[in-house]
Amino acid sequence: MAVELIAERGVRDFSLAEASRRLGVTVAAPYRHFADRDELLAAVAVRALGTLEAALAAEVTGGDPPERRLAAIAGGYVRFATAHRPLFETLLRSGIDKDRFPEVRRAAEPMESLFTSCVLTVCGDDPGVAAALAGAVLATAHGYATLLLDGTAGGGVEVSPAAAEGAVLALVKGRSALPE
Amino acid sequence: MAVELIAERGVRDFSLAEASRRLGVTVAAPYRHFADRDELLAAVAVRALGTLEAALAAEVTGGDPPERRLAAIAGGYVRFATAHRPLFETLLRSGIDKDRFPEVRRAAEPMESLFTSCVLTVCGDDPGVAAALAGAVLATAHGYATLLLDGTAGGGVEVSPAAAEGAVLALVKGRSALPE
DNA sequence: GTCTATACCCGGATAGAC
DNA sequence: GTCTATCCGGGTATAGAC
Repeated sequence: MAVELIAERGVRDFSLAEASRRLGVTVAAPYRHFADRDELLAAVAVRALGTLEAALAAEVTGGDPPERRLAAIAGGYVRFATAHRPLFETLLRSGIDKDRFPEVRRAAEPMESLFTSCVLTVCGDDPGVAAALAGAVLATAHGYATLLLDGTAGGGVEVSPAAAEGAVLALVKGRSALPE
Repeated sequence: MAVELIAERGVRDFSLAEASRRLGVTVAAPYRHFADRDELLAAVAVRALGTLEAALAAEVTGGDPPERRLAAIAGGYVRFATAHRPLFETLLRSGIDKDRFPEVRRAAEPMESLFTSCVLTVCGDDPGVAAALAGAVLATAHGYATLLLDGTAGGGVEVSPAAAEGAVLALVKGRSALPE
């Protein structure tokens, strides 16, 4: 399928034309499978979300304490960004219209509920803290992942799944400082 | 100058042609001022870094305690991303070759030293913790900023400068959990 | 410094044959 | 399902006149 081949290239300047060339077919061929470029990209995004959710779910199977599981999710998020960079890029930068392709939004739901349930397990007693912590963890994991992707990080900074996990543990530990 | 006009549009699909049109000149005009498209983008990036550095420096003028100043930097970073979205986008997504335009790298240095000195003030006693904290704060601020930019954040999550500041305070407070 | 004109390249998309 | 052929639009960049 054409879908896999996109992974060879980033989405930044992904084009059906180039993908077709790499596949050894002409530019007209993809239109037998997808209405247009965006529809193909949406299909890739759905696949990416499935893979990501599976990866995150696999991270939390152990009998670890709640904060470790939350950290594992963040680590898994960053790990996914490096291991499946093109898929992750598709999720972030494809510019898919989620109103036109609601299946993309739907594909993200299992992952989101996994995440929020994990946050609630850490601090289910206080919904206010839970919301703030959820945002902080999301931002941190997302931040590490994008730093990895863009290579934006300056010299001495370590950017890795392990670093993301540590940061989440620190957030949990110091969560009383979060605003509500 | 043409430089300002880029701010009207994102960098995602920024083109000299469209910018020229908006300026009311022809597409040939910019080439009197810049060798090519990338050179213009690099000039914008340098300007953006200057503005960002000034904004962050203004955040830390007060006599606040160290961790508050670090939080203020993160908050300022996110604030900048919203207030000067096109400039921030240029920094992240212009795809500038920093080897070709070393002035871009140089323009980032003042900001970086401001940041690292601020981190060291918070925990100068331990270089290992300082490095880990620097990474975590950077990732968190960057994460909030990019979440804002992309609108990636799901429904209930609050993404704001204040949230970023709170997260940094939490990181500082729980920094003993960071890996070294 | 800006214009006109032009050349070139590339991507998206469709029609119709096989 | 894929091909050939084709159209359209848009962007980059240059040459030469004003």
